[in-house]
Amino acid sequence: MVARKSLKGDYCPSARSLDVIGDWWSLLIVRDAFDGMTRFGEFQKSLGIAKNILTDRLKTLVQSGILEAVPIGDGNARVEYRLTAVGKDLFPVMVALRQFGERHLFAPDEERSRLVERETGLSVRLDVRTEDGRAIGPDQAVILKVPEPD
Amino acid sequence: MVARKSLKGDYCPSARSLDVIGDWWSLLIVRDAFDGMTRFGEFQKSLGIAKNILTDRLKTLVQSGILEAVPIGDGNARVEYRLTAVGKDLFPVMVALRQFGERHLFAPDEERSRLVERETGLSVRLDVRTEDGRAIGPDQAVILKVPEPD
DNA sequence: CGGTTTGGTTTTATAATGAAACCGAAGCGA
DNA sequence: TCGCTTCGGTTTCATTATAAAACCAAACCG
Repeated sequence: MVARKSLKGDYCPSARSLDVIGDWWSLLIVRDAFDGMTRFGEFQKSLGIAKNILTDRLKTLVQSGILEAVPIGDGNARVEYRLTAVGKDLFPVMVALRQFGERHLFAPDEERSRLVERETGLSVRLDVRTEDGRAIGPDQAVILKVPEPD
Repeated sequence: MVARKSLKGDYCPSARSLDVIGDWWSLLIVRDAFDGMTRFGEFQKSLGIAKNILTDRLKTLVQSGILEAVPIGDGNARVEYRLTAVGKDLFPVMVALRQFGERHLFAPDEERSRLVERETGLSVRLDVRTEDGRAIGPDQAVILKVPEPD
């Protein structure tokens, strides 16, 4: 693959996010973490991911500050992987992906998991809005670029 | 790599979305498409992606119904790649990624591109809400699973 | 204690990616 | 209209990422 290009220097915040969580497994691990999983074996079983790859991804996610490795029990060796505050800020990303999938990737009558508020059971969703609260679509928005250094 | 696992059958809508746009380049292409790019050469130059890979990704995105290949001019050969209505529904995903990047992947004073409403210049953002409009965080939400067939 | 589970690491095979060369067709200036 | 250039790929080849399986030490469990 010859050194996959890093997007760290990109001025686009989406690109930088993808640099951190844009690979094939990372977001699935994060999804499971949101779902309450913490242990290596849980992720491995849930995802069917090769163990060496899982090791690598967990390491990367910890380095990125999205997960933290918390020592379990009193000993020193075994750890739990928990979402950090930063990791929890990926929640809207997960919900957005879920919403897209629900709309376009399921047959109308097909079974699917649902995301609801714990207390009330109400459905959870999200919309893009202006800072004063009006919902808008892609055509009403523009990206203001940073001037290129040249 | 031995046949990368498909998530098509997964009951989790996020997983299915990732199956479609979860690879390294697809969302970057979509980002550029939201930014107005339509031509092969534009994507290629903007992303620095290898041409064979770009060919493949565009093909996949067209097959998934996210982009459509519109013949250019009157001739038959050359095409423009445009977001379909389905593709435009990825807008919240892009905004969510952008918002995460803005919060955590830039130094406080660092330059970044911004997403604003075209008419007013107001910032664009998004929050997760219940269907009755209350903003909630990850801890207030639960995933209701589909019962496993076993 | 002794066996089993957990959480990895190592090894090896193969698929995905990237870079570069190549190529036909469309555009374009003279 | 001729010839040159750009565009939009395809092909080939080298390299990397991923997967599967074997292996292993430490923790846990009776």
